[in-house]
Formats: sequence, C-alpha cells, structure tokens
Amino acid sequence: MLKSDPTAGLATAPGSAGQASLRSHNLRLAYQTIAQAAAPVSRADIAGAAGLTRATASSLVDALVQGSLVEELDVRASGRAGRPATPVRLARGTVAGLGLEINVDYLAVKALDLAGQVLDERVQWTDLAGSDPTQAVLDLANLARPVRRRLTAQKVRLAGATLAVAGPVDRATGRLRSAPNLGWQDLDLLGLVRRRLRLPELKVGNEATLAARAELASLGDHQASFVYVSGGVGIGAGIVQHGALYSGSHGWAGELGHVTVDAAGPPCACGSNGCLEQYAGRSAILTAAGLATLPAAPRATAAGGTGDAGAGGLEGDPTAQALHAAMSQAGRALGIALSGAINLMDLNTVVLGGDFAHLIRLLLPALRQELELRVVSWGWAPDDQFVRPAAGPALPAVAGAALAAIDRVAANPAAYLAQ
Amino acid sequence: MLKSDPTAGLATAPGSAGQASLRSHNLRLAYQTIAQAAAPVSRADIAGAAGLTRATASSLVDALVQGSLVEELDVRASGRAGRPATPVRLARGTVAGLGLEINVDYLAVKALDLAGQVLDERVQWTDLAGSDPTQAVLDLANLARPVRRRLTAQKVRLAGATLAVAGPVDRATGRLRSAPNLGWQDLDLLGLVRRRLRLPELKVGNEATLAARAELASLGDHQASFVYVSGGVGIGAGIVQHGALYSGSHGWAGELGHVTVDAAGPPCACGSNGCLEQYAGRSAILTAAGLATLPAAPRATAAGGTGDAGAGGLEGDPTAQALHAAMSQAGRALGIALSGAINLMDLNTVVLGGDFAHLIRLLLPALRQELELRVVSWGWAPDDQFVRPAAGPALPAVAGAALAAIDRVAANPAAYLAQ
DNA sequence: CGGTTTTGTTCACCCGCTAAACTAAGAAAT
DNA sequence: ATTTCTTAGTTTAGCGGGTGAACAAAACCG
Repeated sequence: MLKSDPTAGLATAPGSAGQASLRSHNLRLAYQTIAQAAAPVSRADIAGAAGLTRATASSLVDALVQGSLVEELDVRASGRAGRPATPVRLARGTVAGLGLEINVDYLAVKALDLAGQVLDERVQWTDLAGSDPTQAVLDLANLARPVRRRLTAQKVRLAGATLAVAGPVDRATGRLRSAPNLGWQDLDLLGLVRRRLRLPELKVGNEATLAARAELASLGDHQASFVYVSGGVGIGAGIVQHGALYSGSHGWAGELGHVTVDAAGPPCACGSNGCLEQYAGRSAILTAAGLATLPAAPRATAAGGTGDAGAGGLEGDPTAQALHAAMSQAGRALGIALSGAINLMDLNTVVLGGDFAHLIRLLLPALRQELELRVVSWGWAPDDQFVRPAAGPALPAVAGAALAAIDRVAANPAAYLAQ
Repeated sequence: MLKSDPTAGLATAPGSAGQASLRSHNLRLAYQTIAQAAAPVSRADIAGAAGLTRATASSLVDALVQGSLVEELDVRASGRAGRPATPVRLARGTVAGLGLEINVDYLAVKALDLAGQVLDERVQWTDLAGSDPTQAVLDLANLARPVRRRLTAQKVRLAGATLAVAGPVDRATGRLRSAPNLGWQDLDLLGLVRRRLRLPELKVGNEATLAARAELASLGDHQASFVYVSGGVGIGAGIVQHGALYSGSHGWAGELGHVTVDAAGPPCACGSNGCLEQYAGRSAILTAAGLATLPAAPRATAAGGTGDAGAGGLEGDPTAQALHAAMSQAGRALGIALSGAINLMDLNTVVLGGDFAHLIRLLLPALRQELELRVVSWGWAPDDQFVRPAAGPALPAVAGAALAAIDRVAANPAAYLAQ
C-alpha cells in the first residue's frame, strides 16, 4: 500500500498541449471549415471563417493538400475584381471510410471518400434471424473483400471502418450482449470480424445511431439536433445533439424498441412486456394488419420519399383498412415512447426512417396526436419541423458507418497526416 | 440577394487558435488538475499529471496564484528524500459562485468558493405554488442581497451566478414556459431576476440538472455517469454523462415527471395523462397513503442518509401499511419511467434524491423489480451500483447552481484572469 | 493602360512550450 | 558532520508556429 498519494485519481497526460497540439487543432479547424462549406472555398475564405490569418490558413491548407486530404481545383475567374481564388475542397477518391452492416434481413458494405461520395457498395439480402453468427460474419467478409480489393487497386487509402449492428454493442469491447431479433447472445462480434477481416481502426456501433449519422450528413445543418427512429423488425433510435451522436456510456443508447408503452402489455422477446416493438415492430404491424409483407417494398426505393407510398388509393379496401388500424396503433405506441424520449432529452425533431419513412402518412395522425398531448415542450420551439421522414440514403446505417470511419480523420487530420 | 456564397453557413471564427488559446488551454489543464486532485499537489505533480514540463507547469501555476485562483500552502517535509514540494490547491475565500433557487416550497441562496466551501447560505421556506412571480423574485433578491454584501465585505470576487428553477427554463433566453407546480407560465424569469439583482454572468438551469451537478461534486469520480432523480412536489431528472451535465437543446431535458407511465392513467396538470407525477409526485403519494406530510421531515436532515429513515419500526401500523402501498405504487411507476430513460440513454446508475432519498427503503423493492424486468442492459455492467440514495448536500440544487457558476471559471481560467 | 481589389506568399517578429542545466532543500550514507 | 542522493522548482537557450505587414499575382474597371 502506498502512502496517501495526492495525485491519486489523476489521469496521466490527458490533454497536454505543446505547439504540436496547436497545429493539430488548427488543422482540424481548417479541415472542418472546408468540409462544412457548401462549395469549394479559397484559402482566404478559410482564414476568414476560422479566424486565422491568411498566412496560417495557407500553410494549413498546403499541409492538407500535401497529405491528399484536400484537393485544389482550377483557378477560375469569379467575375468580381481582384485575383481569382484557388478553390479547395475535400479530396475525392483518395481516402475512404468503410461501412459494414449486419442487420436482421441483410448484410451490407459501403465505401465512401472524404467528400461522402460512394466509391463502392454491396448488399446481400438474407434472413439472419436465428442464423449462425460465425457464418454471417464470414458472409460479410466475403462481401467486403472485393470492395477492399477495388480500393487497393484504385490506390484509395482506407482510413478506418465501422460495423453497424442491429443490436446493442459495447463500444469499448465490441461485444454484443443480446440481440433478440437476430437471436444472438453474448458474442465477441468485434473479435469475430477482426479474425476474418484485417481492417485498420475497426469500431462498432448501433445501427440506429449510425443511420442517424447518415441522416445528419444528408442535412445541410451540421449542428442539427434530432432523434432518428429506425423502424424495421426491431425499433432503434439514434440521437443527435448539435451535430454530435449520443451513444451513452457503453454505446447502448437508443433502445427505443424496448421502452415500455403499456406495463400490462404483451410479453416481449427481451424478457420484459409491453415494449414498443410489440406495437410498432414489423411483425406486430404485419400481424395486426393481417399481411405477409409491408406495402411499398423498402428494398429499391430511397428512404426520402414524400410519404405517399403505402396504401395509396386503396381506401375502402378491407386490407387497407386493417393496415390503417395497425398503423394507427403503431403510431399511438410510438408517440407514447417518443414523448418520453423527448421529455427526457429535449429533442426538437423526430426523423422517421426505415419502414416508418414509407408509411409515414398512415403513422402520422396518431403519432402527432400523442406527441401533442404528451410532450411538455410541444410548440415551444415553433421553428422546428417536429416529425418528418428521413431524407438520407436508402440503407442509412452502412452509410453512417462509413461516415463514422471518416469522422475519425475529420476529428484529427494531424494524426492522419503523420501516417 | 447575394450571389451564391461558398462560405454560406460557415460559423465565423468559432475556435481560432493562436498561442493565446494554447496558453488558455494549458491554464485550464493546470486548474483542473489541481481541482481534481484529492489533496494539495506540487507543481511537479501537475506537470506529471497534465503531461507538461515542470517549467511550463510552474509558469501556469504562478499565473493562477497571481490571479488568486490557486493558493500555495506552507512547505512541509514529506518524509521522502529530495526537496520538499510547495503544495498548491484551489484558493479559499477569494472567488465565489452564487447559486439561487426558486422551488415550489422554498427560496434559497448559496455562495461557494472555488474549493466548494460554503461562504454563505440562506433558505426561506414558503409555499410558492400559485404565488406571484414578481413577489417571489423580490423575496429571492432580498434573500440574496445580504449574501452579496457579505461577499463584498470579505473581498470575495463573484465569478458568476446561476438560478435553479423547478421547471423547464430556456437556457438561451432564460424564459420559463410552463411550471405547473408553481402555477407560473410563459415568464421572462431571467429578465425578472436581472431587474432585481445586478449579477455578473447570471444563467438559469433546471433544478434537477443542477442538483445532479452537486451530486457529481460529492462523488470522488469526476467522470461519473448517472441520472439524479429529484423527488418532490414535481419529479425531475438530471443526467450526467462522463462528468458532463446533459440539458438538451434548450435546457428542457430531464422532464421525467411527465413521462407517460400509463397511457390510460389519470389526467395531469401538464395537460397529458398518466404522467409519472400522478403516481410518484409528493401529492400523489400523500393522497395514496392518506397522510398530510411525509415522514422524516426533509428540511433539517441531509439527503445522504442511509435510507432507514421513514416508517422505521412502524410495521403493522395501518398508516405505515398505507404508506408502504403508496410507495410501492410510486416505485413501480418510477421503475417504468426510469427503465425507458435508461434504455434510451444508456445510464449506469440511478441516484435518488429529494423525498426519494429518505424513502428509498420503501421505494426500492418495486423500483428494482421493474428495472430488472424492463432495462435491456440490466446486469451487463456489473460494476455499477445501480440504485442508491443521493450523497450530496441537503439542498442540492442551489449548491449545484453555485457550482455551475464556478464551473465557468474552471472551464476558462484565462478568461477570468484577464478580468 | 494605370488604378483598384482581392488572393496568396514571404519575412521579420514574438509568444509560449521544451529540454537541459542549474539552484534549492531535504534524506540517506559514510 | 560531511558527502551523496533525490526530488522540487527556476533559469535559459532554442524552436515551432502563429501574427501582421509588405509584396507579388491576377483578375476587373474606367
């Protein structure tokens, strides 16, 4: 035993700051200024926006160009007086983030470059419910391998990779504790994938959280706040506050599907009862509607529809009426669960993704009614568009996973430049 | 209309970084290292813990001592070999944060110095439900005035002030939208207080959130994560993640009291029905128990009791039995609401404060049962002590408000040193 | 075609951190 | 008691990196 040490409990060297860290901070500043601009910007613009001198901004941009994180475009006369600017933007096709996804009904791989452009993508539709995790990971690896090869052939450097999983995974250890919809339990998922795919900086994340990341990217506003609700076999939520993902202490945040809607409700696979999934999960809706599949097949269409897909023009049809009733029930339950989330977390906007995006027209009346009744702050921030369908890509979670991988470059360009 | 501006949407000078900001960063580092140490530390300790050289640490500490944020203690031989260290710690009685609180049944004012020591405090117990806000603010100002005078007389500099309110206040504007338990509505509370008290840097915050801040301070762990549940006339929650308060986009987070427990439940003053407050709010418990006041009068005792207060030895007593039943119902409802919060936000620990701290023994069985049933990640992080009573001060919200004011010094000592 | 305007670079300067030498002050060894 | 060892804190030279001003480049304007 040591004598009482006054420094006990002090973290060792958490954020020491020499000039190197100053440089690194400013590189990030320059990078993010370029990334967040709507169009290519000049060095002078960057200096102005970031509060640096033109000299410094120039030196930073040069370093970023040198490391092929940023590319210069041709000088073009702007029409205004003065020397024309050299526009710079994030480099295309030089550095990639790889997204991987294991969901209940498909596997997916997607590679995005720094600018968010799709370099390659693969999807394999298969029912993974009750499948063997080892086989699923093998399939995923087989799906990813040609993507990696193509990146290597095109001399694209892989900055990192993220695996999106339809279940709560521990951010630190990569362990999946329990995914009732996959039928998997207590699994070292990250280790399993690492054994099959040698990827740099492989991280894991929740499907809904990463889908929210993709939704954020599709918005103009880099400071947006919203809950993304992913409706599918399970129901997950991704929470974004001021442009930052919220994933909790362990990465288990967003388990909206197992929020209690009715304490006397039917039992759930999670062990509890009356969970939201028992009212608004895909099989609950299908059972209530007496259908085998949902209308407006979600596979081909982009998620950002206007919401008029689904039961359009089928009024009067008894099938449509049953679906209508099922969706009303789902909307009511979703409203009860979401109102709790909003009251607790002060969220301004609800974005409906997955099945919910297609069926928003049927879902919305009951959902809005419950929110209006139960959200304490309803109407207090009148500028916010409270409920809207997702505007992001078709398979948002893989896309978000790839973006999350790229985010690690954006968060510390200096670390990347240092190889 | 401008021509399409490429810099449109870019924030202007958000975090420019010259050498000044490096200095400021390191001052914060040094300050926080001193603040988080369990006992006085030497300049060499600071250098080691913060990853700085002894020369830099020395210079930083000197600046902090110069600005009377930090004080040197007498050199004392440590017993070990080598030159004995000069211990430094946060200065006592030089700089204060002022906490103000408007709650349903009292007004309070508290002044803390940088080390968290109480310089002065006042409480005035009055029923403010349905009162005139202007009069309440006047009373608060009268309570605060002698405190300010005393600080001035003792040459204590006031770094800032925070007002804790038992209701959702907009962090940015200081507006209170609706506090059903006070009977106040759509009120420029911050403006009202500013007109009565000329305070530097006056901010507002939610009572439960600020109470959580005080709870955090009473813990050893500066990186703790928990929900603080404030049980009183209303029920609020304060969320702390890795030592940081979560208050949402506007500051309205933590409205646990209006989370729906039963969608078919009794109507609530908030306009909804089946809210947690209808089951676990003070009046709901009193009504269900058939009592006029709760046992173990909360006024005098500290919140950090062992939980054996309340109905101790009253088993068999019909009054006690009624209380027992009421608390079971409250615990069940609290468990339903909290399980949703935990599933959504991935929180490891629940801290029960206010009435709930005293009555924890009666509350716990039903509460734990519901949590165990409904929290998806129950038992996954076995190290965490899941439910425990508050260990903080008796009136945590004022204390937290004062701490929040001090936090602004800790977050940027350089700004304070520059007057 | 010279004057204006804006971009981007060059250069002298300065600030703040680093490393290493140095001084200070105690304990341990001889 | 003196020397040696050890740790704390200061001094000083050096350096990385940002600043600001001057300058060169490249457009537009009258």
